[in-house]
Amino acid sequence: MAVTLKQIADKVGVHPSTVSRVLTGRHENFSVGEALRARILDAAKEMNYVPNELARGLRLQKSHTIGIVVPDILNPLYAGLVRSIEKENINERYSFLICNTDEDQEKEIKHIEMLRNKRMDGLLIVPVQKKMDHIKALWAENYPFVLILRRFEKLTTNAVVMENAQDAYKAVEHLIKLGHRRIGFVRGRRTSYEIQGRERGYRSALAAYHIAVDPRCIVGDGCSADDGYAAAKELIKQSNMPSALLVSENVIIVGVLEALFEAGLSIPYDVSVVSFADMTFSPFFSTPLTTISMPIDQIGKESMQILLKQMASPEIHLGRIKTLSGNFIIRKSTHKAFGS
Amino acid sequence: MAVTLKQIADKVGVHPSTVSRVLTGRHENFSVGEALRARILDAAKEMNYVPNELARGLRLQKSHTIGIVVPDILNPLYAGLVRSIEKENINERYSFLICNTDEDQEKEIKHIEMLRNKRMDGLLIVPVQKKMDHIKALWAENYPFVLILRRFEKLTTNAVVMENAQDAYKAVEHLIKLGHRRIGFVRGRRTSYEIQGRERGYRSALAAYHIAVDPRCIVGDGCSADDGYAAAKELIKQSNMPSALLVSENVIIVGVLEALFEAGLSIPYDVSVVSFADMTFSPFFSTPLTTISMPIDQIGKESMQILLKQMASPEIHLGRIKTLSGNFIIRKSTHKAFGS
DNA sequence: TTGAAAGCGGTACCAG
DNA sequence: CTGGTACCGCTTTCAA
Repeated sequence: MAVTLKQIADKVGVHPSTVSRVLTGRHENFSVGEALRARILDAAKEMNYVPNELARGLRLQKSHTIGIVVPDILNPLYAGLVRSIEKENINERYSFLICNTDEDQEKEIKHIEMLRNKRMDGLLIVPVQKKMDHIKALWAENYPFVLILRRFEKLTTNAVVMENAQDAYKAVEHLIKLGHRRIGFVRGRRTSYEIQGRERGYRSALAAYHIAVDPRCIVGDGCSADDGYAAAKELIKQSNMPSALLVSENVIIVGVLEALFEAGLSIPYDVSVVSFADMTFSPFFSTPLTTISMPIDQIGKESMQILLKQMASPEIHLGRIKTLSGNFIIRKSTHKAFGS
Repeated sequence: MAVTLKQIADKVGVHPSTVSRVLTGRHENFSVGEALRARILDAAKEMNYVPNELARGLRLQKSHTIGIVVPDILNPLYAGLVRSIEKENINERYSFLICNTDEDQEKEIKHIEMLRNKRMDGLLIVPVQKKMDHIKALWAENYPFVLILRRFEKLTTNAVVMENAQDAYKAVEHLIKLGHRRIGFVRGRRTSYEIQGRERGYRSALAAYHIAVDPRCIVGDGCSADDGYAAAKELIKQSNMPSALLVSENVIIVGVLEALFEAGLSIPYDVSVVSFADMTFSPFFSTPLTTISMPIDQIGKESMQILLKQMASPEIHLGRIKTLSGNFIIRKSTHKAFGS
């Protein structure tokens, strides 16, 4: 169906290799005579030539495509990440094949397998982090990749992550300084790197201010709005419900707000709320949310830069780990505790 | 670097074609002896064979990849669309290469060119709609594609679109029945299909109730939050500002709300607002928004189904145009007009 | 400056 | 049931 080099060659009356030389333009105007060059260019345009990247890729051993594996592109955090990665794609040399895992380990494994089959030149992965063999395999085979937001402690792969413990510490400290003593932690998926860091920060802030950790204050294990809803419900029904909440992830905040609203609790007067959240709309909520916001653009930029460097020399493990800090933004959802 | 069929063949001591037969598993257990079959499978696993889809693709003339072109994956409307498309990808036969146009016609043209170079098996496109030659070209060459949300009146390509005029009509009628007479229309990009339809609906609803259209009530031409902000500002500074607003697109509503908020106008008491919007968070806004919501899942599903059908027989133009209706959801941002 | 030929990694058809 | 071969479309090295 599609026009090939050979067809152009036949039409112009030259050998396919000559056409190739002209069309790839690698050797500029040197290797092929000017007149012939023009004739070939004309013929290609006239015949609507569409170069076959599959064939080029096979020959050159590169697909000019980068695979991106994220939990869910519907989450603005990951959508933003993808866009910022794209911005670092100088000269539009690469395109991006995007996969969603929904935090399902088996999906991730399948997707990465597929991305390898399709010979992605590099991989950008927010890993599910339940298994790591498939990541280790990439590592062992010098397959260029960068982990984003989550990394494996035991593996010095390229990674761009957040100062999760520190970020959470700051948020909890803010609440403590407002006089809160009983502070709830609405946890996301326990197995994931960010959440573990944030829980550490939560605990160490309490410890620093000599507040005992009540295990009943730590609820939840999931990253959907529904999980947040259920977790908040659990806190609400407790006899001495926390006067302040740290919500550990983006999307679950929606469920938390819903539960609080349903229970007739007002923010911040009945309960103060701080959330790890990155939503354009945070300022428009009935109570604008105090949040720890992530430098998404920078995360994407760093990840892509490291990946490009790694792809340039796959045999040398960069082992580059970049750690970034969140930005604590005080809005209206936190308030002094009563009686303090 | 990577293991090839031939290497497996050498190791097992058979011909590559035999290995191919086993590994593709197309002919099931027939064509190759059970013992040999097992030995090949073992060897492949042991050697960590990763089939080369570039080579397969070249040979089979298909990439097993579908190109998706959307304005902006950060817009939850398009992110949702992508996820719903994915859901229709039965057996995970395809992966998706996603491109953002930012409503830039040249970017779209470049992206589609690249998608053709990479030999996408099919294309799903939300077109920018300033030029159509490149779309016509796809059409002329029987390249399978489906347009989503926007179509060209003059081209009977496959498309899944909304009943924009009718949807807008309903919204405006709702406002009129609440007693509003001066109703503003915050328009998105004038050139795009949805917006044109929605403007038609706006105008015909006013006409049906014998209300003259004041051109000063129609503002804006762009799809960003900033555009919405500017457009709303323009309305606000008018001497007799509309008592109700129809906002024609998803993201601009954010700017509109900001402008109203800044001007100290309360919704719905100072001004009623209806928006075309699809955001998980609409219910959480300080005033939950009355919206026309789109059946995103169905749009994605239909688009993908039509595309799959079209890919099955590229030479026959399906010319299938599916039109869906929005869902009018009354929340709290609309109120009776004063003095009515 | 241009042509010829080999090969990237697979698949499929035709023999045997 | 297995082997041999040609070819998918393009790039590149070597000759001429």
